[in-house]
This record gives sequence, structure tokens and C-alpha cells, in this order.
Amino acid sequence: MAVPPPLMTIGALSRRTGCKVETIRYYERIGLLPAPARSRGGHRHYGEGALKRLDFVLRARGLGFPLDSVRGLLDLADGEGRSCAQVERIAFRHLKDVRNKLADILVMEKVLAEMVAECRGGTMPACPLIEALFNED
Amino acid sequence: MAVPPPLMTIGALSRRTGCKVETIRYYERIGLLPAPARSRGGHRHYGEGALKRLDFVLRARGLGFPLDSVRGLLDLADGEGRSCAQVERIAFRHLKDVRNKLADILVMEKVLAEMVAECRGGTMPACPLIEALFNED
DNA sequence: TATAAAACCTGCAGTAACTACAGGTTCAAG
DNA sequence: CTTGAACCTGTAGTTACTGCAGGTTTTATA
Repeated sequence: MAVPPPLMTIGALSRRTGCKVETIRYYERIGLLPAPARSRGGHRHYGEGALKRLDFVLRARGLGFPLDSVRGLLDLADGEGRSCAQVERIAFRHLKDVRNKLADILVMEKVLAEMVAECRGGTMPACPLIEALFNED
Repeated sequence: MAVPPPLMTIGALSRRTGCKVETIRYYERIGLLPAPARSRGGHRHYGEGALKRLDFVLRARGLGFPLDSVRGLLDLADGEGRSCAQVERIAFRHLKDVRNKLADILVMEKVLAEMVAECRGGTMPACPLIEALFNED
């Protein structure tokens, strides 16, 4: 007979994943994580499966997937049909968003760096950074 | 005698700045923009000064400054003391944030691009992207 | 001048993805 | 058996808007 799998409290799961307790409860509330077993007193108890699922969520979030996409990914992962094409659609969509944001941020970085550099040498009467923000183009 | 400066409705200001009417009202509510003059009936009327100030806010936002920093920048711009050093502090702080975000997004882009590429060639039984999210490291 | 449509008004609810209480219960150790 | 840490639920706050309902004002046309 197999030894029953060890159960974790929410605090233990939190420590093992690096995900805050409140966030775990939040993910449960919005349906990303299934409701776990409870102790007689009502405390949550998790098995290793829950840890795997939460890790999945955290990795996807780490890649910037919005929660809605994470939900979609999880559904596809759960589903029997191997829908690699659908997974790719979600991921590619997100990749495009990431690339757009990347382009925006690159511009910001360049402009800001220039402004700060100009500010540093400042012997002007007025702050060149403020002026730049005030003057049209 | 000078011709009285032309006044704009909130709609006109919106069209001239590209900022939504609701957002203008929101900026007023949170104290970024001063309360403008009103018509007898209560409609807002703006002068050219309001347009300059809103443009400033929009440029700063376009560079990713959070509203709180925009507020700080505006205060410094309004103040008599030329506090270029304080402006630089705010801007440099933000520049560091931008660079951090940039680094994060670069990583995301790389990893996502690899995953999607692997997915595309997929003749595997299971989706490699899903597997990557499931498997530790 | 009358009317109708467009623009405006206030106040509040909703968005994403958490985070942080408050006020109460349960668990584990000594 | 007591204490303190960890847990519970429910609600409100965060950022920066956006959108709506329900009502008023302005403006253009007839």
C-alpha cells in the first residue's frame, strides 16, 4: 500500500513556491486553482499536484501572460485534445504584445536617458527636462 | 485692449490633446489639473494654459512617469526655486525603473520566442510549451 | 422662438492583479 | 491547557483610467 502523499498547509505551499498566501487564495477565488481539501477546522491542505499547478501559473505569469491567458493555457493543458496550435496562438499573441511593449520601453529609455544626461550638465537657468516636457515637439 | 483669450470646452481640449474627456476630468479630480472656469450652466472652459499643462502631463505619461511623479514634476515646474537637481532625481529614479522593466521584458521576449518557435515545429505528442511551463527549470 | 441633437454634468461601478487589513478561529508545541 | 503562530472570511485599497446612467446645457436648425 502506498504511503499517503504528504499534505501542505497554505503557508508551506507559499514557501515552496514563493507565492504569497493571499495570492494563492486569490487564484483559488478566481478559479485558477481548484479548491483544495480542508482540515476539520477549515484550513486548506494541498498535495503535490497543487504545487505543480501553481508553479505552472507562476511561470506563465513570470513570462507576462495575463491571468486570462494563463487560464486558457491551463484549460488546454487539462484538456485531452493535444491542441498545440491553440497554445501557440495564445503564446504568439502574447509575444506580439511583449514586443510592442518592448518597443515602447526602448523609446522611453532612450528619451529619458537623454533628458537626464542633459539635466546633469545643467547650468541653465531653467531645467531642460521640464522645458522638454513643456515645449511642443 | 487685448482681445480676451479664446476659451475651449472640454471636448475641444480633448480633441486638441488627444486626451479623453473622462481622463481630463479624472486629472482634475485627483488634482493634477486645476479646476477650470465654468460657464453659467456649469460647463468647463479652458484657456491655453490648461492646454500646455495637459500636454505636459501627457508627455510625462508617455514617458511612463507614474502620476505621482508627474505631480512632483509639475510642482517643481510651478515652484519658483529652480530645482533641477530634484527634477533629475525623479527622472533618474524613473529611468532606473524603466531599465529594470526593460531587462525583464527582454528576457520574456527571448524565452517566449524560443517557446513559440519550438511549438511551431511541433510533431511531439505533447505541446512543448505546456511542458516547459510544467517542468521545473 | 421652439425643438432637437450634441455636448456636457455628476457620481458611481468596473478593469488587472494583486495586497492589506480587521476581527475571529484553529493548530501545534510546551 | 495555554499561548502564539498560522489560518479563516470578507472587504477595501492600489494604479490609471474607462464607461455608464440619468439628468442638464448649449447650439444649430426650422
